[in-house]
Amino acid sequence: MRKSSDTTLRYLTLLQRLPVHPNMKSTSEIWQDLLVQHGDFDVSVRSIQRDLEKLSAWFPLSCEKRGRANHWFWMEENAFMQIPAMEKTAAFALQLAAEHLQHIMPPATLDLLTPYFKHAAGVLGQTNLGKWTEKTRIINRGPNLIPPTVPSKVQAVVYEALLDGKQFDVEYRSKAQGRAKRMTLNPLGLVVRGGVIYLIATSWRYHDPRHYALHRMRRAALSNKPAKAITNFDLARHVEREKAFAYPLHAGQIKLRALFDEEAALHLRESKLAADQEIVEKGDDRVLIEATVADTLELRWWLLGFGAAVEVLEPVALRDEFAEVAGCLKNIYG
Amino acid sequence: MRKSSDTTLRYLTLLQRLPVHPNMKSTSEIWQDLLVQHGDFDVSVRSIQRDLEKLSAWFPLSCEKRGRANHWFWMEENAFMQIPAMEKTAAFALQLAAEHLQHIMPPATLDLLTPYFKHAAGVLGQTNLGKWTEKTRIINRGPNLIPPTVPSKVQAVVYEALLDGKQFDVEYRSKAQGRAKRMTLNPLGLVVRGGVIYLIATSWRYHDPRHYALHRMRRAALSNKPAKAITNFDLARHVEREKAFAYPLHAGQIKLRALFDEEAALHLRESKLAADQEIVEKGDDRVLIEATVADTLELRWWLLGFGAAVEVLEPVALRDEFAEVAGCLKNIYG
DNA sequence: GGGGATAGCGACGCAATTTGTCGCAAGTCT
DNA sequence: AGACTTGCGACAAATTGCGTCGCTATCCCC
Repeated sequence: MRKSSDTTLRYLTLLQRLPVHPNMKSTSEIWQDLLVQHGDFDVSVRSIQRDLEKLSAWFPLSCEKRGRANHWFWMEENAFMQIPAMEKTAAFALQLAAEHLQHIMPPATLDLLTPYFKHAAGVLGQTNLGKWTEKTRIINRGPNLIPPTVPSKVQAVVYEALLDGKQFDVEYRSKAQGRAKRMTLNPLGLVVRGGVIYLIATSWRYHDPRHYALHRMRRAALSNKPAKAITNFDLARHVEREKAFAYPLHAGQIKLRALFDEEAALHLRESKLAADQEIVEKGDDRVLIEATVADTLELRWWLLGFGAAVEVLEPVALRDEFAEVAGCLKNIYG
Repeated sequence: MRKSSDTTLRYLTLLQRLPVHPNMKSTSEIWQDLLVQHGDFDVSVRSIQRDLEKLSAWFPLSCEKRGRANHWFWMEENAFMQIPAMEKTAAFALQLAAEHLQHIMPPATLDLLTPYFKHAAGVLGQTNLGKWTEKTRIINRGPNLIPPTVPSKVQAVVYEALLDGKQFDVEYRSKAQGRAKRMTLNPLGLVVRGGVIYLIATSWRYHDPRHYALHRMRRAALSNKPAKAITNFDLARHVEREKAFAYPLHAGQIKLRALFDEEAALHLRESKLAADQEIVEKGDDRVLIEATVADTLELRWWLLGFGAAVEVLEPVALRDEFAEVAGCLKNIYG
């Protein structure tokens, strides 16, 4: 009777395809799933029942009776196992990443990764670095802003709509008008900036893409209708035009020439501004830095952040901008 | 003969504990490993041999003959499998994280995570978002600096030394003196800033912790001696004192009061500067923002980045600093 | 309320797989 | 060269996997 020796393989795929706690699957669903998944798994339902019972002795699986039917699931929310096992170094890298992302990534999105981070913490716990937070430090640019919270339900719906190309309904309270409005959106793309997620979407049957901040959404519900696509929609181009993101100013590159205080230039010696960056000593505690960079608003933020430790020389247009800012600042504080 | 029915469990642990390509394990090593790992796995070596052969038909395992002995390993460098399977949304979050980290995290460290990112890409490939890079965009503050490359061998040694609390030997060429010098280091902690990794360590038998940039290291070799620990070493305190990181200026918190252009303050309405942040409209296109924040250099960078769109009111000391910067800037460009 | 349908589960028995043991061959180390 | 280690084919016994039945519990719809 036994067909071929892929019993073990069946166990594995079964474990993989079993949902995690809030979700569950009935035995027959699992059976059909396995049947479709891999043609050779055509065993009787009885076998699947036996499999589940057996596996639940080894793994944190559990079932719940719904009527007569058994519905199975992974008990622990953060159930996680990896083959081959997670290396210590990879675990460390994951923890570093977690720390880095803490203040850049939207919390709800970060939550999706907790199984990985938890597991990594477990792996690290068996090492000398167990109390690793005392031994590592991440230095970021800028203060740690507190990103707005996005209800995980909303996020789940938006991500799924985007991933599966579906419409969804949502209650959106726009910044301008205080009151919430129910609408149907066709997701086109996503923009993440400093912990805030914006969905680029068209509303209902309109054609112009707008952006919607996820934290202003409530009561999202996935629809089963496919999203209306816009032909030739180009996110990069859209982001450029859309003033609200104030992203690249001009698409082009500029040749930046600027004088940096030796001290300010220190870390540019380590992390280069561009591949073609050149540093010339000027003797007087200043260094000349040349590099070809994107002409963006970020560049201005970054350069301005150095305050008087940087003097922009070229391009002249940029120097003029800085001169104007200097004048305004002088007026403000002077 | 057969003791208990954990054949499948043995397969699983075997797969987990098998090393990835450059590394390998001889059959007898695997056997002993399994024996120690789980008491019930006391099968004959022959069984392990048979297991490996069988599993290699299902998974990308391979063996290499070293003399008579077979040494087994995972063939694909990015071999990765997860139980329960990676959710689509988690895969998406991973890809977002990857994108975010690209310019903040040291490349060699990021490399350790490629199996996860590759797998996530695979999962995403089966969705509507397959070509997801066209549909998402991450906006970071500041230009994308190019972090220095750290040889992965060096990184592996440093991380392992840190994780296992061991000494290691390395050739270090310090910034000051051009030529490389061989030394023995006792790792104490790690600082990551803008893609550059610094190891905090004591050299040989000295007692004062110094920092060493990983990208200035060459030819690292792990020692088997335990690292000399410093009693009462406190990384946080060390980083504060160590001027080179220019981290927090004063440990304390300050009550910041500043006028922001309405436009500049826009995203502060979404990502808060602090939990107690308050925004007061001033009518004249400006808003007053109050928040309790850490008094750090990062704060200054961040505020300066806004240029003339921000006027610091309090604390007065900070306002004075900004006034001075404004004066200097005016001199430079005026 | 009852009959049909669906699902779980214990039992049974056959067949396939697992597994220890042997023995031989092929290298390695001293 | 001889002792030792490791791999591997073969064999037989033990054990397990699996389909099949049959019984029972629950739900749904008429």
